[in-house]
Amino acid sequence: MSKHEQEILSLVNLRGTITVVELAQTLDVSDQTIRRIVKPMEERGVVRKVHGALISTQEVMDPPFLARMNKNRAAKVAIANCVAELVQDGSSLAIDTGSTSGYVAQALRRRKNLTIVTNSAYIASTLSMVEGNRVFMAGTQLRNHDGAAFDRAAFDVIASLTVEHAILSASSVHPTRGFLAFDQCEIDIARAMIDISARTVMAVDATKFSASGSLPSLRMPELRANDVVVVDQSPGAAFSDLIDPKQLVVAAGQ
Amino acid sequence: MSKHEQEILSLVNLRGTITVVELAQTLDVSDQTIRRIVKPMEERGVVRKVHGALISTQEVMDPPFLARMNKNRAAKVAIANCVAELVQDGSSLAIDTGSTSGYVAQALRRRKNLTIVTNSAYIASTLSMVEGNRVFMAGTQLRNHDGAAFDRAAFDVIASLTVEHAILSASSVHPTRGFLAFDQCEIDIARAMIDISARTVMAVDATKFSASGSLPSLRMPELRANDVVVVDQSPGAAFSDLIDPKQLVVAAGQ
DNA sequence: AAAAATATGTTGCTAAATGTTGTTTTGAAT
DNA sequence: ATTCAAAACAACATTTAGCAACATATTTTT
Repeated sequence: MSKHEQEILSLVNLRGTITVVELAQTLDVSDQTIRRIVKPMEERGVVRKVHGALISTQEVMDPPFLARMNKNRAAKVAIANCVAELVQDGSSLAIDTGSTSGYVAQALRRRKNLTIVTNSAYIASTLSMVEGNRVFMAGTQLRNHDGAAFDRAAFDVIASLTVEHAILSASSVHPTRGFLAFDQCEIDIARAMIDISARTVMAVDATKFSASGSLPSLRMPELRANDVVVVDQSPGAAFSDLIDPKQLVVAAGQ
Repeated sequence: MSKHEQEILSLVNLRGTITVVELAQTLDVSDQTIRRIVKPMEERGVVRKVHGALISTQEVMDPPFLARMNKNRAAKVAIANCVAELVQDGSSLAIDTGSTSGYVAQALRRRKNLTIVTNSAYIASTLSMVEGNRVFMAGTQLRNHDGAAFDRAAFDVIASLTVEHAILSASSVHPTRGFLAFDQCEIDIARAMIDISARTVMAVDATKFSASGSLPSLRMPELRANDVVVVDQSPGAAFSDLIDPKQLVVAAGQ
């Protein structure tokens, strides 16, 4: 197995479909090389090949969710790798749903013996495949577009545990109003995760800081003293009241 | 263990993959030295080696589940498509865990407005992304290798619902002993799903019929009159006592 | 301190992977 | 059907990685 094979597989599975040219640019090799690597993969049936592009054989996500996953992908990957570095093998985590959290889950596959509670079936599935992890799926009835649960059972499961880190994302961030989300249920889950955690790790990419916030958004709980915020670019000085520079971690942009 | 060995291991596990040259530059030694250090590491299995680079053994796609998914893939896809044909838009299903069931879930993405209950986080995630589906994840604590739940909560969720079809798989099939599984918990879940369903659809590929069954296997509940068994090839005459020909559906081979 | 054992670097060679070029095939649009 | 552009392919050239043998440190043992 070549070095790139792994990367191609995770890219195509993550994005559902990807062109040969895109892969060549992403991995910085010629398209001919991509074809050479892909041919045996196709014969083994791990990917499907059509004229010009690859298609995942295991689509886990629907177009809308995929679109959000692919939006600002590079930044989210950088943030996710950075979050994974903050987590030691053997520690316990609560993770919410969301595209950034999805990438965090991918990055966390490199950690061992984690205890994870999440209300996202996608994240639960991803991390339960890692040998040695203990994964708790919080909730029963799944929301349609992202497979996350917000029912009573979800809160009961979360409340029955205690974890070191709560890894959360936000829809947008406002200089004075703080971290915002669209749905009350998302905030409720976030609060439940914060309540059982020793530290919150907020993962937000730079686009969230510039969101004009025309949609009615609800405020998430405020940061605690030892919480951290992982970003791909430092937000402007306008946010220094909200986020203490000491709490800010800027992910290395690979 | 050399001082460099530890560093190589943490670097490759952190980054997922790293080239020999990169390592040589980072540790400021010749690439030949890296190869010499890496060779015994590879033999011990702590890292994987490909031409030019190292790959973490704790990296993305987990072999066990993926390996099972790819085993006899063509047959499973054919069976899955056939099962999906038996299901109408808008109907309700219970689905167990397993590689064949995973393919059934993929095939069922073509159906709309399904109500699904499953104890597999993978299947729950896959099907919850389909617009219009209602998905119930049964269970909280997930088993390691396949992300399926067998806890008390799983049974409670299943028992609280009622469905048209229970779509189940089996580890092997014996002419007189019937459908077999390895774990009692799998049988218990199967029984719970059968109990809430009007009809069972057993999905088994031909390799399951030839399994010699040397491992201690446990019997699943017997078929009911209107249950069906979907296979890729007709099993031998030896199985005609177990499976009424009228109950047998042979999937069209692609 | 001398000798032995170990680790690292260097060189030349072989094998593998990748890039390049030109040609053929494919798919979509007339 | 015809045409055209993109994609796939094949053959060759080039680059890069791997390996073995030897030389040179570096450490350990006596």
